[in-house]
Amino acid sequence: MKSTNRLSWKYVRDEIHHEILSGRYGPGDRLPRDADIADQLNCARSTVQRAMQDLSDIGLIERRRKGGTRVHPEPVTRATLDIPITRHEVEKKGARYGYQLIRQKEMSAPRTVLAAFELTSPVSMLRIEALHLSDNRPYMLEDRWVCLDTVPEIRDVDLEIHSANEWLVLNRPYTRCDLRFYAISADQKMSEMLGAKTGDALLLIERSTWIDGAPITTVKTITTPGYQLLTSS
Amino acid sequence: MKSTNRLSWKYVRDEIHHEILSGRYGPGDRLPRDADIADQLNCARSTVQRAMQDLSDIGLIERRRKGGTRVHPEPVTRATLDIPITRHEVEKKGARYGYQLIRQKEMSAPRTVLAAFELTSPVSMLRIEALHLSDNRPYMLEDRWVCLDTVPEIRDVDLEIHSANEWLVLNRPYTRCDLRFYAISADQKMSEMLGAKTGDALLLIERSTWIDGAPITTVKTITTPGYQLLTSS
DNA sequence: TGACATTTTAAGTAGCTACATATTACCGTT
DNA sequence: AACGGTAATATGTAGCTACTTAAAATGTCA
Repeated sequence: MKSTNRLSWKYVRDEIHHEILSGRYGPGDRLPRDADIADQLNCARSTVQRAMQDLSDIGLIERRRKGGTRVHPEPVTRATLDIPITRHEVEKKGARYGYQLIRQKEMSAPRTVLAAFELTSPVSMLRIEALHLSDNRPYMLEDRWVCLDTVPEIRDVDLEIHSANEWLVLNRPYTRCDLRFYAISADQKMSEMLGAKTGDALLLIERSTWIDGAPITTVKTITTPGYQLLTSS
Repeated sequence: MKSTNRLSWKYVRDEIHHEILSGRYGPGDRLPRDADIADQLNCARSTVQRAMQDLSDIGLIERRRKGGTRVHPEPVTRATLDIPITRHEVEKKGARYGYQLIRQKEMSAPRTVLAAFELTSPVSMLRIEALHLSDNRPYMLEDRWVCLDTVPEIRDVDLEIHSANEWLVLNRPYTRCDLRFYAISADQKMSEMLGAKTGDALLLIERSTWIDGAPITTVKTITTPGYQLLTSS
């Protein structure tokens, strides 16, 4: 009976979580100091600290030095999304993955691409258009721009064989990643590529990555009709 | 010069991150034991542990007791989304928030709603349809089902005044939340409500919440044309 | 050789201490 | 009352020790 009377930080976390949401503490309210909670629950401050850190991570509370801990005044639903390499996504569904390079061309980045990277001066980039297939049927269309200053090696990659998606994820770690989701209507070109009807509603995922402030790539991933993005846990 | 020669866990994390992605360790490779890394970097194991925990959180590595630490074999892009209460979202943009209840009715949950909750037997629910406004213009349409067994108090809430969205987030904490994003074409009814054109592509956010296994609510949030969802950090 | 029990190992957790750091709170001066 | 410097304080971080636990590795026996 030694282990049972030690409180785990998860227990402490759930205890506090429960107290908060039973109405004992409402949005904006200040919670007792870590040390006091530790006393009260008869555990170490470090245990409370870990519990609080977790609650802070999920957006339930806000912590500030000296300011103390308070319940987040504007509760948010915080969710985590995992976006795998497209090949893995297809294979996990039990389908056969295929890939087609549509076009690649070196050119100066247009205004919209520069904007995605928060840049103003012109940059030389490689534009790559490709189609991902699932059991020989169109699955995703990608329209990608890769910064040649940051990733010159992309020129030596045979993009007929290796998808830029996979090559970049495996070879180019990033320190910042912005994502953006929205819906568009398929235009004629897209619908042909994706085997959809013109006007179909499509989910679009836009992703831009940087390494230490330097732009790596920005990509518009256009999904097929009916595609759904789910949270992981 | 006392503080500078203590390594912070963030430094350790970045060091390992860097090693991994300079190619020193590739996907699936096993990393040294925490204790060895601690020795090598001349810091405490607990510092390495914290660094590793963080890398594990962002999906870069996988850790298993006895199995050790290895680089995630299938790298994923992990992103965090914050979905605020709609009123806060509108007000943060500097617009005036408005809300209209369209309809509410108690009824047995249809098959699709039961499916969202992974239930099979019929359940009595309150269906709520409402419109969120931004500066008097349609902003979001919500189609919600609230489980009356789990949240009987919803009957006493005046939904003409309080949006179910806000009331639930403030009063009904959840232990599980599933999200789903996809695109649909606006049908006649939606386009009328949202002031869009029939056939417009709309982003739809579906959210279901539970408290300790008991269903709370499931809601389809239909956004206006052009709506974009962004990652937080 | 294969199934099962045992040992070993590496991460996970809890507690303690000491110190760092960001703010808030306070107080004195102008 | 406004300003500015100082003290007080709650969280954040690092290090150490000790113990727990999941799971891989090994050994044992049929």
